[in-house]
Amino acid sequence: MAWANQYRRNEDSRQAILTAALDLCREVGYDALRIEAIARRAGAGKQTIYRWWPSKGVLLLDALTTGSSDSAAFPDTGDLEADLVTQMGSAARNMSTLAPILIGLIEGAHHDPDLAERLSAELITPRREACRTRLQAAVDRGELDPGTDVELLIDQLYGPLYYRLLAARDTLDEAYVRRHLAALLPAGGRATPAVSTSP
Amino acid sequence: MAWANQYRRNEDSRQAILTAALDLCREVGYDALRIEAIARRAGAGKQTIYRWWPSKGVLLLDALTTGSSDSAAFPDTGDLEADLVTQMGSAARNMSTLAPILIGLIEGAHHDPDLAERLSAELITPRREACRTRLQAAVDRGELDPGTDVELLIDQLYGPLYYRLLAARDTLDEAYVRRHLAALLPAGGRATPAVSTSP
Amino acid sequence: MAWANQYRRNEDSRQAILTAALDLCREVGYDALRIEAIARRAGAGKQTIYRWWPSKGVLLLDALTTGSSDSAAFPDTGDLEADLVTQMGSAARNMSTLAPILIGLIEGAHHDPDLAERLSAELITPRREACRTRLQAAVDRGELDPGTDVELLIDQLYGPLYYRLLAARDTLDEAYVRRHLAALLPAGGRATPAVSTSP
Amino acid sequence: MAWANQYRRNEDSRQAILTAALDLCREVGYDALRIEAIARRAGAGKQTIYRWWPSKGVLLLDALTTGSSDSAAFPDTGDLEADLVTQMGSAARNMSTLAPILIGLIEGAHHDPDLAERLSAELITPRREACRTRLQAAVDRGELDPGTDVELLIDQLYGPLYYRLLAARDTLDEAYVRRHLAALLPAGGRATPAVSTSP
DNA sequence: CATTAAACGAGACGGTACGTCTCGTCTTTGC
DNA sequence: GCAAAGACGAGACGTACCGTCTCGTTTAATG
Repeated sequence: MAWANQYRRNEDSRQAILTAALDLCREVGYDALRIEAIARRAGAGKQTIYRWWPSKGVLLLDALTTGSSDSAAFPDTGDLEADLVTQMGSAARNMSTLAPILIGLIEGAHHDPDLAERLSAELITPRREACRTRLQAAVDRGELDPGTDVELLIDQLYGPLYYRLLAARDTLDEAYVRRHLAALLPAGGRATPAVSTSP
Repeated sequence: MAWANQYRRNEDSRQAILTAALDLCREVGYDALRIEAIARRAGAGKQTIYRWWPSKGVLLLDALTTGSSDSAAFPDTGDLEADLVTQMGSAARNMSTLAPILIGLIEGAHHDPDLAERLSAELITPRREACRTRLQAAVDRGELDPGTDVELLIDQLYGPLYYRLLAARDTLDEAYVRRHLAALLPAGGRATPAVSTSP
Repeated sequence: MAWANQYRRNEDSRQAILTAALDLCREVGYDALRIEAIARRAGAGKQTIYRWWPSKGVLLLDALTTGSSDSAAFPDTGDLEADLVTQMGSAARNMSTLAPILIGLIEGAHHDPDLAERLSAELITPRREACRTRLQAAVDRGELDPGTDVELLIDQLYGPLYYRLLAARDTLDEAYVRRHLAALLPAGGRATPAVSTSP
Repeated sequence: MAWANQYRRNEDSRQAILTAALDLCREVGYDALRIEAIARRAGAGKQTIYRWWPSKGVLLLDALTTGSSDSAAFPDTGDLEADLVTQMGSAARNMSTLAPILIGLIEGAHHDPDLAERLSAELITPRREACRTRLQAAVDRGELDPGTDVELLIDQLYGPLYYRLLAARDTLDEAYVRRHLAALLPAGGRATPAVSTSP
């Protein structure tokens, strides 16, 4: 890796630290996660961590984005609900695994502007952006009502997932995502409301 | 207070500690919140804190529920959307003020079963319960479709609020709540879907 | 001990720290002596050391003066040489045991004004003072020549002991002290010079 | 320098390191002297120091013997006291300048056998040897009493200088050396004892 | 009332971890 | 192939808090 050589950085060490950080955060939680413990488990010196990462939050975020296989990319098959099921189902799976890290980062961001910035730039914003693009396409081609408040809709799509996983500490699976989308969006193409008053 | 006297407990001290905990958590965040700092600011001995609260999470939760003026109580005027605006608007206001504490408690609960239990019992569950009751009443009297998945609807109602406030770190006001509800529920009584396909 | 109670200080802990400091300094030397190692061996927290002693030098000096059985007190039997043999023999014995600590303190004092001050006040000066008093008495009552430079004589009495023990790293016993005094002072009472030219 | 080339060694770097070591030791003391600081000031890599010197003590000793203009050589004009004044006055001047380094080396030698060996071989022993030779010559030609214990006399000559400079941290000048010698040796050639009893 | 038992502010204690500095080794790059 | 530069694992620095444990003092309740 040219980048590693540029900075004379040991890639093995970097990987070991990122892995140790993720594992430990899952085991003990963000609040109890200790830099010393990460160094210990990674077989690294503390200085090596402090040299390359400014805080445990940023280290964790790096670990998350480096190691994560999930992507912000949104499919566009022309079928909005199917595309949303695909993307949000995948997101739900990833989030379930990473819940302890994710909630830690969110908490950390509330009093660390640097972490807040990076969390937004590297995790939140790209996903919103991809979703916004797909939803706007749906609006443009008439899949969604022209008056749709896209930003609000994004909140309504993802909010329940975050809420259920992080606050209610409940499970998140694809079936839930399907039910959620079915209730929120018109199924099939019919103009069925998410919630309808009885006739 | 009979309860206080029973345990020979100093009420002034208790109040000072709860206040200091809330203030400090807002200032430095949950992760950096220190028992010693709380004791210092409250002019209390550390032992007094350790005597009455098992962890900083439980202390904060106590501070939150003791000091909070908001209530889980749901009005039932017969107009579901109006009632939801009333209750969720109030909730949104409270949550905005308490976001740094709330996110800390949620994070803490992810690795502290005791805190998880209490957070659920004292904060989350009562509010869900009250909401569930109101929604079920709406279903029963035909305000909502009989097939409504009430639990899912609760997630869809509150999820975006949590998501926006805690994860996206955005503002939360009554206007947002109104727009959210208008999109999610049929406005006015008409069977307008939350999201409609164009004709 | 009233003093200990006054400051709520744990006397056991204090003793364990002083002992550990002396032992470790003897084992590894002043330069390699670590506060952490002292705490470890004494079964004490580091803060307990930092709370009560400002530096490892002062800690060692405290250990030396607390634990040392030797005294600056000079006997005065009327026989100067005999009194010097008594006192300096005792001093030589003590110094032999404490050489590694003593040289460390002397080295430390060269760049730590606080330690220099205390080392002088608690170790060097009292001994010089006691010796000066005894020598002045000898001058006053005619045991020594009235023109004797007492300060210089003190240097000449103790200098070789320090030199031999610390710089030349040689042994120091009472026989050496006797030969030293015999050569420096007139033996028996005759006016034999310390070093005489041949006739 | 042939020697330098032999080992492909950079003489500039060597000089810069020795100079930096001496200066820094004078500034912060032996205990606080850091290899890293020497490298930094000398503009050298740390490895260059570790490659050529086994310890900071040996490096300092090298610096001392390389840079020092003083010599162990003893003059022999036939006048013992004059020769001693010459040599010891010079020694006193040098020692005054180098006291912080000297005391550091002596301290270091107490727990570093390698340094002890070298310090003796390169600094202490040559000077004692030269002094011994001169004193023995004085004994042989009747300048000193045949029964003189030469080794003891060396201790008595140099001991007070070390004691005064290092332990008592007092000044050392030629006047002191003269007084010291005058009291220890018979002045002029007269058999005046160093210390005499009154008649 | 005086006694007494618990809670209180204070803070020392043995510890763990902080973020920084230095150790001595190792690797990379330039001369 | 040495030298400068500097990353690395290791671990000590001096400080901040952890949660526990006395200290005396204050405060209620009981006898």
